[in-house]
Amino acid sequence: MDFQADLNPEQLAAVTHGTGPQLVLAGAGSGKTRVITYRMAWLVQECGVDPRSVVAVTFTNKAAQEMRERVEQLLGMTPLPSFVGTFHKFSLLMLRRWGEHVGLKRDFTIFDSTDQKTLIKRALKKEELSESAFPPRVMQSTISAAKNQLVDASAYESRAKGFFEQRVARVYKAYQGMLREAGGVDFDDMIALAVRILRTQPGIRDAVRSRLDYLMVDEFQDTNHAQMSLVLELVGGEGNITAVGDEDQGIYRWRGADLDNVLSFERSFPGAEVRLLERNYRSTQNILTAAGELVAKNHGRRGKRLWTDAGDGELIELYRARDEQDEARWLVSTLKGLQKRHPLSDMGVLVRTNAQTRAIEDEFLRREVPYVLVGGTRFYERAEIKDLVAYLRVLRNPRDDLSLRRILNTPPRGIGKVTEDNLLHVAGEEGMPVWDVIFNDELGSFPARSAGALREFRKLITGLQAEAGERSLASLLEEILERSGYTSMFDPEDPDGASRLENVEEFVSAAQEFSERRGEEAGEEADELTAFLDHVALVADLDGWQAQRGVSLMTLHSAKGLEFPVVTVCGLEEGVLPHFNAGEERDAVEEERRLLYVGMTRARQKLFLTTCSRRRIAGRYQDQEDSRFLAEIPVGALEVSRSPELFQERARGVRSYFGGGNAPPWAASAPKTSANDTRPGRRPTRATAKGLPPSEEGIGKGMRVRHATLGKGVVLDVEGSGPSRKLVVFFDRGGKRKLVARYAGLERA
DNA sequence: AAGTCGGGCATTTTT
DNA sequence: TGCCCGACTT
Repeated sequence: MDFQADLNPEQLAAVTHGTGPQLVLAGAGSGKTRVITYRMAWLVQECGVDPRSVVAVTFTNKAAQEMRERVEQLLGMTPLPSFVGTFHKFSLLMLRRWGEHVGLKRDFTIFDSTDQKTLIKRALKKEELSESAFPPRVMQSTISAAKNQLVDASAYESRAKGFFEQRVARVYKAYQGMLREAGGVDFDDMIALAVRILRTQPGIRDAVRSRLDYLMVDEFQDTNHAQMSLVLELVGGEGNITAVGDEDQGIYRWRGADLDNVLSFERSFPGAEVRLLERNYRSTQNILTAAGELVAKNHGRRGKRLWTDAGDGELIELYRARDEQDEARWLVSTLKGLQKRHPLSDMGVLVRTNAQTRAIEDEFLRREVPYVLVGGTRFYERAEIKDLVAYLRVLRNPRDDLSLRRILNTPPRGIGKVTEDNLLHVAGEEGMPVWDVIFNDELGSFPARSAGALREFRKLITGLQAEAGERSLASLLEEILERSGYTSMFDPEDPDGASRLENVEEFVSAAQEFSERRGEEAGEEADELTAFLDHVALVADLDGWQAQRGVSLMTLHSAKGLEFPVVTVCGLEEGVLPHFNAGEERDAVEEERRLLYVGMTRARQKLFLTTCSRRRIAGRYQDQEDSRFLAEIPVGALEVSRSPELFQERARGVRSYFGGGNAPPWAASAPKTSANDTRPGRRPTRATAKGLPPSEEGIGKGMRVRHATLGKGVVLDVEGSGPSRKLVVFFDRGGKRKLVARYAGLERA
């Protein structure tokens, strides 16, 4: 291994960093994984560090797996004895080992976000709060945010201010109670409880620290408060941490990620070395410059400027479509046309929302162009898989009410709503889990028919429980399917039924494979069933994504960490990107900007952007404005083309795509125009006709403007018309201001 | 108990 | 426009 030859000077410095904290600000495509993996190899090989004392934490299993493989390759050491895994996996290992110190039972199971939501709904019901006044989504994210801040239910309660927070406190408490009753731990708990163990059990903390000498953290910009606390507890005073991150790629603020962890790294880790990786090995200079200019509009950056010696490359192409169907048609034609130079698997199509994929998928299907939808409903989220997992969970821990109720009447076995309600009532009275009622009660208070069905169910579960210890996972699943008659719910003739049956089979094979692979590496502590359930909860994708034959279609969020020679980012419109739900709050808009930045920097050679002048949103057509971000991309990097449909429409005078203008037909330019006369974010308007002062002429929503004293800003909104027209402008420094257009003396910037 | 209908509703989603 | 959930019907 030749560290000097394989790394550039900055990478080398980070890799060979001694002890003490360092923050590596790794721009997109600057080789951050390389730094982490080489550093691990360097520590082990060159410094003689015990590989078991080197730990790397990531956010995704995919990243962890990739990292592990690369280090194994570098060191020629398989399996690598270091922990390389997600934050949650790390915490889980701690909880399985020391969970009793924080009140966990040995057989606890992990509740995913869907389970969480179901439980929150039940908590709302229990507290007699309506779902309309307290939307479960909102409750969920509020409770989750509290947990990420390490605020538990009673702490939340004691500091709850105002009506809303007090209600949340009740729901939080009820939810947490039900969760623990059922022997469950949610994702947020996992981190929080690991922190609690380290903070309250000095003996354990010292033991963990003494076995952990070097900590690497990937995607540091995505850490939330709980994860940061975990990291701080783990590295202790010596602070042997290498944190790798990029504040420009932080797109999980809404999940509690706190960019301050990157921005104030030196405050958390005094004496930290900060290194900048600005050399990019992925994209052309044109792409880097454009993306860099865009993201430079953000505040709260440490700032960096990516460069490459790969050359300028081609211009970025912007296509103005009439609507999303036009956009999709252009997209598919363009990509097809590019096939001579690039295989389809080299192409990525990125969208802000899943809903945008519909029109694009339709077109791919119509033109018979192979594509892969990345993300979407994950395997383990499918109802039939969740059903089977629920069976396993009940066998492992019958106190898991959530899973028990899920399978109670799945497949239908005569335990309907009334019986279930009775069961719940009894369980509630006795203060016991539903299963205890079924198992212990004489069931005398139930009508004969219900009681019979319940006894049958009891027999089914106890029978399967007896098998659980004896059989392999796969054969246990076969037995579950057999005895419950589960598969009879689906009709193999029906395409939907057939696909569900297929999924069931795939799940059984996955279990089989899990057992086999686990058999090879002995020494795991937990029993097989527990280990499998943990695996299912933490490893969301069954097989992960790899570039297949077709074009990859996915959301911008899913695209993080990937790259494609050809990338298209669709829907650069106000309301889509930035998404309207982000609002106008500065931090929220900046996150949307980072999202586009992430999308653009996925491209190696060719980048396409699209906008629509109208789009169907929630079923109705809506006129769309250019994304404000378009105007932030340097004109020189762009080449603009327009849909011919726009011109036809305009010439006919049906409806102008210029936001309601009445430009004469002869004003239409040729379909292919140069960037200079079609500046994005600067559409011609009818302003001149209104006799407005020339400086104000043509200023509309989304434009960059300059004010004599307030400096540069962007027009967020236009109110009214004529002499009383007001502009809401967000100034780069100075924030949001409302100005009367006539007197503001604004110029286009 | 189980199937059908209609109102309300629609981001992003590493674990 | 489609999906999900709850209410309603059989």
